[in-house]
Amino acid sequence: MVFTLSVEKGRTAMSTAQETPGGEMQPWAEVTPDAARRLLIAAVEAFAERGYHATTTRDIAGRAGMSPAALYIHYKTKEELLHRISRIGHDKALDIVRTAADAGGTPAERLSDAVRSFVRWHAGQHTTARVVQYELEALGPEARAEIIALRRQVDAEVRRIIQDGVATGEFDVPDVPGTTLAVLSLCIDVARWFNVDGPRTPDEVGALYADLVRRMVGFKG
Amino acid sequence: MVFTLSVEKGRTAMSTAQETPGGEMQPWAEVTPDAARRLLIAAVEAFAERGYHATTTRDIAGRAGMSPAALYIHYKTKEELLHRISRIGHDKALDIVRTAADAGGTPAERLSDAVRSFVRWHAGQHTTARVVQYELEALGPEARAEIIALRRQVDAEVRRIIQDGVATGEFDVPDVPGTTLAVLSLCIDVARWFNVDGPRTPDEVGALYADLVRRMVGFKG
DNA sequence: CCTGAACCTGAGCGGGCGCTTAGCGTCGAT
DNA sequence: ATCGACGCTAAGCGCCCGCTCAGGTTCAGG
Repeated sequence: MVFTLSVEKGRTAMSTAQETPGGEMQPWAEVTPDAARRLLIAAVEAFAERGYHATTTRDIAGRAGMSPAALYIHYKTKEELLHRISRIGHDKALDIVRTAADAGGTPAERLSDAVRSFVRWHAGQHTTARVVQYELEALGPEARAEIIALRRQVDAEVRRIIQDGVATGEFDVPDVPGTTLAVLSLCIDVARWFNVDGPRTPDEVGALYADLVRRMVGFKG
Repeated sequence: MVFTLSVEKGRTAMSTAQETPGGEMQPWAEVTPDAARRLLIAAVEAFAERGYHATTTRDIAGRAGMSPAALYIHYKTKEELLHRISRIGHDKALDIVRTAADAGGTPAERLSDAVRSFVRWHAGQHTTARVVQYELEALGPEARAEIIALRRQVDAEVRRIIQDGVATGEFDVPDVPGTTLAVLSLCIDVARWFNVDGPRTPDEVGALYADLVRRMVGFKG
C-alpha cells in the first residue's frame, strides 16, 4: 500500500499540470516518472541546505520517502542528480534572459526586464538557484563544461542588450564586458543571501535591482 | 632534519616580517607557531579548491608536509581550522572597510576607497575570500553566530557611508539598506568569479567596481 | 491464472572518513 | 647526564559513506 505516497507530498503531486494557480510555472514538471521527480526535489532541498558534498544519498532518499537503494534505480550516481538539477536550472535561467533580450522595446526596457525576471527567479527559486549557481564545482569535467557553455550564453545575451544600448547612445558604459560580468554577478548572488523570512519579496528585489542596473549602465531615464 | 621544511614553501616562509617587498601585508603572519600556519595555509588552499566538506584532513596535512595526526596537535578539529580562517579573514575584511569609512574626505571618496580596497582584497586574496565568504554554513551554530556578527559590522560601515552621502545630498539612494546589501553582494561575489589567469588585475577590478558603485548611489561626479 | 517488466527494499560490501593513541626523537633547563 | 615538554608519526578504531544485489511486490497483457 505504498501507492498513496505519490499524493502525500501534495506540493508536487499534480501529475501533468505545469501551471500553479498563481500562473507561475511548476518547476520540475518535466522530470518523470513521479518517483524520479520526488528524489530530485529532495536532492535540491538537501543540496541547498547542506551543500552537495555534505548531503548523503541516504538523506535524499529519506526525504523522498524511499530507501537508499531506490535512488539508484532512477539515477546512476549522486553526481547525476546534481547534473540534472544544474542542467534544468541553467536551461531555465537562459530561457528567462533570452526571453527578455529578444522582446521588443528599447535596450533600457529589455535590460530592466531581464534583470527583473532573472532576479525574481533567483529570489523566488533561491533553493534551486543556490544549487545551480554554487555547486558547479562538484560536477565532473564533462558535465561542468556543458554547464559553463550555458553560462556563457547567458553572459552573451546580457552583453548583447548592453551593447545595443551603447550603440543607440542610451547607455554610457566604458567597459562592456566588465559591466556585463558585474550585472550578472550581482543578480546571481541574490540566491546566496535571499531569505524567505526577510523583509523583501522577490518582486521587490527585482524592482530594486532593475533600478540599480539601470544606474550602472548610465541610463538617464 | 625537518627544519628546512619551513623554507620549502618560500611564499610564506619569512618568519616574522609582515610586509612583502611589494608592501602588501603578509597574510597569516599572526598565526604561530610555523607548523600551525603551514597547516592553516594548506587548509585555505584545499577548502578554496574543493570546498570544506570535500576536503579531507589527510589532504590538508599532506599539503603541509605532515602526517594526518599532526593536524590535531595544533587544532582540535577540522572545523576549528575553518573557524580560525573565517575569523581572521573577516577581521581583515572589516578592517579594510572600517579604515576607508573612517578616513577623511567626502562620502563619495570614502565609498570609492572602501569598494576599491574591499574588491582588491577579494580579488587578490580570492583563495582566502572564497573560503571566508562561501563556507560559512559549514561552521557550527556558535562559530557561525560570531562570524555573522562581524558581517553585520561590515554592513553597518558601508551603510554609514551611504547614509552620509544621502545626508549631504551627494548621493541619490531611495533604498539605503537595499543598496548597501547590493553593493556588498557585488563586492563579495568577486571572490567567486575572479580568476588569476583572467584578463583583469585586482586593481582594475577595484577601479571598475568603484565606478559602478558610484553610479549605483547616484553620485554625479 | 501465468509471465515479464517495472519498481522498490533489506542487507551489506569495500573503502575512506575524522579523529585517537602509544611511542619516538629533539630540545632547553637543570 | 638527565629529564620533562614539545612536535610529530605509524597504526588503527569506529563510523558512515556511495553504491550493489538478490529478492519481494505490483500490475498490464495474454
